[in-house]
Amino acid sequence: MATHVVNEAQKLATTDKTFCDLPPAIADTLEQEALTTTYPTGAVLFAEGQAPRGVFIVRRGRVKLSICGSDGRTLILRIVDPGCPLGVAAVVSGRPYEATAETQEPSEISFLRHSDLLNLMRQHGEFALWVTQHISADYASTCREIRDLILSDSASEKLARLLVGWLDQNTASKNPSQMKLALTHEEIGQMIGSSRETVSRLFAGFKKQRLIQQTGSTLVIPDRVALESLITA
Amino acid sequence: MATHVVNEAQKLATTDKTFCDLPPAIADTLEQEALTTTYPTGAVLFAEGQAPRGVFIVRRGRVKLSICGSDGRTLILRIVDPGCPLGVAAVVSGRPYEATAETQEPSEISFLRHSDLLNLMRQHGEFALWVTQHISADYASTCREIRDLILSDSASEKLARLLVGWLDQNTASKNPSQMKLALTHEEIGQMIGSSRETVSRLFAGFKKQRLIQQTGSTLVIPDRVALESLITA
DNA sequence: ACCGGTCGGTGATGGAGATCACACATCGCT
DNA sequence: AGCGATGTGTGATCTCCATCACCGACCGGT
Repeated sequence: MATHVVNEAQKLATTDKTFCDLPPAIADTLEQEALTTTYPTGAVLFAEGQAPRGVFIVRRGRVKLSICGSDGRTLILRIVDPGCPLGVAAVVSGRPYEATAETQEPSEISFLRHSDLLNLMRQHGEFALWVTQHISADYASTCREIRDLILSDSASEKLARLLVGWLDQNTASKNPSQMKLALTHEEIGQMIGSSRETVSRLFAGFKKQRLIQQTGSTLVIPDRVALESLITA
Repeated sequence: MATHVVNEAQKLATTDKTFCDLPPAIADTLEQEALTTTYPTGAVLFAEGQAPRGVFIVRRGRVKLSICGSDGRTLILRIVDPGCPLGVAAVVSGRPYEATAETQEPSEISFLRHSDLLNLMRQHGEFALWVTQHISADYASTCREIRDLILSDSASEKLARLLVGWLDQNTASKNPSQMKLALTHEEIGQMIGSSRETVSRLFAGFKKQRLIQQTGSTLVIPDRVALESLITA
């Protein structure tokens, strides 16, 4: 509910600059070449391992990016917000999509075909740079993911990191220490690479330690510093 | 020793096209703008967290790319071969270098300043595309890394995967099931996210199961399929 | 030959968390 | 109400691997 309001605001904000932070000339071209569609919740834009058809640019909504292990377990790489292109790495490198993209709420998404993307990049260095900046950011965030997930161990540390990270994204809210919990324990587990049960137990522990309070889907973090002290412990 | 020979061959192959797979016009420009230096073994080109100064392009030699966790443990992301640019993501996104780059043998490396890279990319879409292709490949390989390291568990599976991967890179050798082991157990552990002792024990187990044979630093994998059967088990 | 360093093998131990197996709470549906 | 589906809380157990603690091998320097 609350998220819808946010997204409407974002939509309005972006109708101005159309394609986010791109120069108007390129944004217009993009607007002409791209095909914009509205997807319902749970739509799969592309799946890990498929041959790349093109890139998707999130205009409105939220998209979950995940990878799947051989044993069937799932790891959520990140939740993608409007303004971000998806699947660029696959298209540019010609390799299969490296993750699965699935809408988490009704979303408006532009599609740009493989060849159109490459042509645009060749013609407009500025656009190529924009694309590259996004991949670079993705790469950096993936590296952080690796560091956090492999080199920290202790599930509590990872959960604390995740919560603090969410808190930072939450600057828009009136109460900065309060947030809506949009994911299930299962999904949170998939974000920090641990089981549903472990997440449950960790939440219980955090509550006992007064690190978090929870009423319904509302999460309050009274003492951010205390939570941060769990990180790099 | 053997690697030196390989590298000489690669050097010869690249002196032709100079900057690998780039169009000659751009390669020439790059050749003028870039500063090429020879580094000894163990030189640190850049360290994780530093502000980006520019990109490094490996011309000859091998460079180890690693990240370091808060607890001091190290994870080797990959070993970079000639022809690959390093640190691009950091320069393009303006964020700190996301990993540490260290030469593993005497290496010849070109340096291109921050601003020069961006200008070149803006001016030559083709060059920007080349850069983006490399980042994309890095991104894809990092995703695989995540999948393999987090979603497989069982250290033996990871080691088996690593060995099979090395086997694939080894196509140049006369005996395709034979290879030189260039890393210590410690470093192998850092590649698969486990301890030195575990690697030792795994190797012992593999030998007992006749999955590998080892004499000195030469590793023979008599039955590749058997090794692969450990993966996704 | 003597050492100090790095590397590799191997036993013993402990602990974090996966997994299994429940019970309970919602919530939407007919 | 009654019912499945889905999400959550929590105990018991079990497994894998990190860690500690050695020892022996090898190599390069003086």
